[in-house]
Amino acid sequence: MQGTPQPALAINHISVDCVVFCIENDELYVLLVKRDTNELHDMKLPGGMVYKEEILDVAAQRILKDLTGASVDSLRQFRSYSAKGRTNDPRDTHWLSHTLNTDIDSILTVAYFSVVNTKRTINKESSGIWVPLKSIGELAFDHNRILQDGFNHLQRIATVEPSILFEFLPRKFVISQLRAVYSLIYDKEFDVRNFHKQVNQMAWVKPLEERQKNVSHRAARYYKFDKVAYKRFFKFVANW
Amino acid sequence: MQGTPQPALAINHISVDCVVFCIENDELYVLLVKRDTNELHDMKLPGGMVYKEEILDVAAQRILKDLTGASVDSLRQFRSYSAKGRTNDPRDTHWLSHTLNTDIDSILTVAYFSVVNTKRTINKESSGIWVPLKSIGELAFDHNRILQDGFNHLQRIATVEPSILFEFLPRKFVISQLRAVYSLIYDKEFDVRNFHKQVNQMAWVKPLEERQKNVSHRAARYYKFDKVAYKRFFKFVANW
DNA sequence: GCAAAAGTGTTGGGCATACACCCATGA
DNA sequence: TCATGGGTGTATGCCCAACACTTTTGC
Repeated sequence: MQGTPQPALAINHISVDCVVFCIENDELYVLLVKRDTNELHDMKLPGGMVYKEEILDVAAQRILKDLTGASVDSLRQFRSYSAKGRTNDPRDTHWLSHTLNTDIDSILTVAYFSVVNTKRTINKESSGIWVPLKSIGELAFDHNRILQDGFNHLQRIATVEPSILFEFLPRKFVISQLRAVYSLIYDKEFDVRNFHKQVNQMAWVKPLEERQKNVSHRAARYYKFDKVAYKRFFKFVANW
Repeated sequence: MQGTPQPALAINHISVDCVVFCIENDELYVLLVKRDTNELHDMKLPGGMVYKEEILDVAAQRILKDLTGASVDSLRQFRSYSAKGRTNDPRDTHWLSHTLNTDIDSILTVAYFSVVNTKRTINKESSGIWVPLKSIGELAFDHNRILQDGFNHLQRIATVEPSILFEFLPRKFVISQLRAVYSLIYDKEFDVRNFHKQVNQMAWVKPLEERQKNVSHRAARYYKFDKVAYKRFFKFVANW
């Protein structure tokens, strides 16, 4: 900038990787895709290259849709990873150049995360597959690290903006479902009676008249999340 | 990927912008730089282009150092911004192409934030200038937005990892300084007596024997932040 | 002695925790 | 009638909030 000779500027391809969570049957799942080779680690986060002139958020939507069939609103980026040291594994580089038909010099990856309320958001014919977080093994590239960062991010967001927890649930849900979400994200058990009291005090969780049908036990009441009330009433207060 | 003709991939220059905070005399400051033209808005966040092969974190350090003289460890990225719609202002584009001597097609910006404990970290001869957050006007590009995001991020991080609040303070500090930090970041007043009690219960804030000297009032005791104790004792517990 | 900031204790109310039994339903 | 999960109340203790005066020091 002072007229002195400048080093060359970085010129990068941009990619996005998506960490998508879902809870079903008391289990926290992450959306992965199978890679189309048969080598050692064959799972990765859904992700791909951003096109020229493409908005990042749009690219994330498109890539997720293409790979898994999932249409997800509320994809939020949580951090970026520069390429250095990310693609040392020769299998990865081979796969990349094969897939992209071009020599990669460097890639900057922006990681997104999202929460969906049913595993059925994905297309069964796609390469997308839901894997329980607990049983995820070694992933391609640095995707284990990205996944870990994404989960930490989810936990932090949940503490400051608990509305995100309701994205795991359908519009109508019962309290035991909500309790399961809390248990999995905060990794702790909640007392049933106290949890009911808590929920009653959340002005943004509104009881419906409707109840479960055809269940072989007392039918539970449905509740819904009230976004307007949430915005009006929720104030995060940490006690220090 | 299926052999169908692909759209061109994004090829971007990468830039970083830094949001650096400092507290002095009960005032929260942000580090800005003056732009070297005399047009309407002449302040921006310190930032610049990343060089080829350069690690992002290193680039952020370098750029901050070059522009303001500040050597800051613990620069953390908090989100990225894709270029679309960021440089519509003709004065900005003119300035960019003038400064870079190249045609810009698009830039992806990664934003970093940091906290320093004294305004003296910057070089007075540099273009860096500390401006009270409250009195910051219109900035170049989308820097007002980035700044806002950065401050929100700081607040969120502070609630889940309060250790960051101690980065505003020198190694030895008195409780009224700590209280000022809490007040500014949480934007609320803390009762003096209750605050003392709180601090006494933080195992990671250790009293020293040393006291203030040459103050025209009762000399306050110095305290220090104990990182090891913090890691051992601090557990974030939200109450829901 | 006065101005300026440091430091200190108690009380009341509210909120989190712990805990066990009856209810409704389908099979 | 049994198995399954839904739903409810109370008592205790802890923590948070509110509140005012004395101490130390420099000038």
